[in-house]
This record gives sequence, structure tokens and C-alpha cells, in this order.
Amino acid sequence: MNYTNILREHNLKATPQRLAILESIQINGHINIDKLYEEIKEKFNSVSLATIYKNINAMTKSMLLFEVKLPNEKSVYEIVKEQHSHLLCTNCNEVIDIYVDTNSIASNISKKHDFAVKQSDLVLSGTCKNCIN
Amino acid sequence: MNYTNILREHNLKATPQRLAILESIQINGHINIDKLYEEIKEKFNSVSLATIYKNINAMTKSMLLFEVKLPNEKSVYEIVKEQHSHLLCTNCNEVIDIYVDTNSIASNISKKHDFAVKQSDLVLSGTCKNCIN
DNA sequence: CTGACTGCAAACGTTTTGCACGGTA
DNA sequence: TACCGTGCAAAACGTTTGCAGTCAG
Repeated sequence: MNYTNILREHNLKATPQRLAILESIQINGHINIDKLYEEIKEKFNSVSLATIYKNINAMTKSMLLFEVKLPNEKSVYEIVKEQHSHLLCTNCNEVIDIYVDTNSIASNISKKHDFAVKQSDLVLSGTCKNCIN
Repeated sequence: MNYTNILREHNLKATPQRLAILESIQINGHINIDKLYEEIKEKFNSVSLATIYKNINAMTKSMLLFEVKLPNEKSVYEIVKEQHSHLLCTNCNEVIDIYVDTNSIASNISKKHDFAVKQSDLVLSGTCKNCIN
């Protein structure tokens, strides 16, 4: 399915700006507001930063995008997909998706603390293989 | 050891404002800037929000405090202690410390992704036992 | 006594808002 | 055509800075 239809399914109009935003996020995997604005401006040099914010907010509210909060970094946004966690390289700032079984942690905690876990946000920070030398 | 000495060990002067900040964080466990400002103002009604920020930043830089970034919430601060994770109740906003073995996750990931993990930030969000009904 | 800290006010960067125009459906 | 989205400018918001006076060590 293409982004035009995905946007419509979320009751959002498929404008060129929105399609460019989604394409840019898809290509980058994860991107922060500033870098996103730069990239969209290359395609639409008249685009407004307010438009970027409005759209990021609208798509995040519609659960089409997800905000990843990172220690010591600006948040990055990603397209919502299956549950996963993140690696953050504190040297090159790259964010990498990882698939960890957080469910077993969650179910242990649920029992021990009588707490109904609905969401797990895990970020492991350190040095990636390209930066390790 | 008392906070006066802890502050001095971190090369920070033990001012009444700083002691009040640390006491407030200790009592609350986790607290955000706004609530902290309110609490300190009760003791020192002339305290400036700038002072709160300066001190939080100084103590965070000195590794005396740690900022916990939460999904959909303002960050809260805690006094640095042994490595741990957090539960966030999305109903009452309470933050609860939990002790999970993130090391085993980290070491698995290290091998699989050739990534040297230095820090693990895990927040499990959901409903706490007091809010579950 | 001296450097660090405080409180105030101003500055700053980021995000949001209001509005007129334009484009999607 | 009706409404939603865009772009601009202004406003709002959270945080930082500069400075003069004060305090901890």
C-alpha cells in the first residue's frame, strides 16, 4: 500500500508535502525535525517549518508516526510498524532498530508490581560497529 | 552521607536552594521542573526559575542527577543511584523504579549487532495497581 | 576575601497559533 | 464546492544568558 492511501485511511489528505515527509522518514529510517525540514525544503523550497510541525503532530496523533525520545539528543520520528527497540550510537548519532523480547520483561513486571504494561520504550546507547575503532 | 557533602564532592557549593532541590527530589523520587519549582518556592518564595534550571543542569552535568525522558510527558529528574528502569502509569503519571536485568539484553545485542552498549534506558508504560480499576 | 551562586530581566530557540490563500477530494 | 492544508507572521512557550548583588568556603 502506498502512502497516499495510508494517509487517507488516517483521515488525512494526501498532500505533496505529507508524501515528501513520509518518503523522507522512510528513506532515513529515523529523522529529527531539523533534518526533515532541510530535506523537504530541497523538494519544496517554499515549505514552512510550521507545516512540518503541523504534519508531524497530526501524523503522530493519528499513530502513523512515532516519536522516539533519545537521551541527550533531539527526538527522532519513525513510521509506525511492529514493536521494536532502538540502539543509539553516541558517536555518529545513528539510530538502529532492534528486535528484543520486551514482552517477557513486561510480563514479569506485571506480576511483580501489579502493573498492566501497554508500551515498552527501550534505548540502548553506546558505540556502533562503524565507530568502535 | 548528607547532601552537603555530596554536593562538595561534586565541586558544587552547598547552597540552601540546592539542598532544598535535592531534598525535594529525594522525597518525590522523581519530579519534573515545574513541580520542583513550585515546591522550592514554598520554602524560598523568592527563588528564581533560572536558578532551578541552572542547578538541575549543573547537577545533571556532575552526574548527581539523572534526567528520565518519558513518552508523552515532561522529563523527570532523579538522584543518581544504581542502574534501574522505570514504570510510568499513564493514568496518574507516577514513575516507579524497577530493577530489570537489562545487561543480558545488552550483551545479546552487543554480539548480534557488534555494538558496545554503555547505557540502557527502559520505560514501561501502562496502568499501575492503584489506577487499574 | 574570592569565586561561585542567586535573582531578575532580557534574549534565545523551538513550537504553536491565527489567518488568508490554495489545493484535495 | 467545501473543507482541509499551506505558508507567513506573530505569539507563546520553555530554557538560557548576562549582570549586579550576595553568600559559601
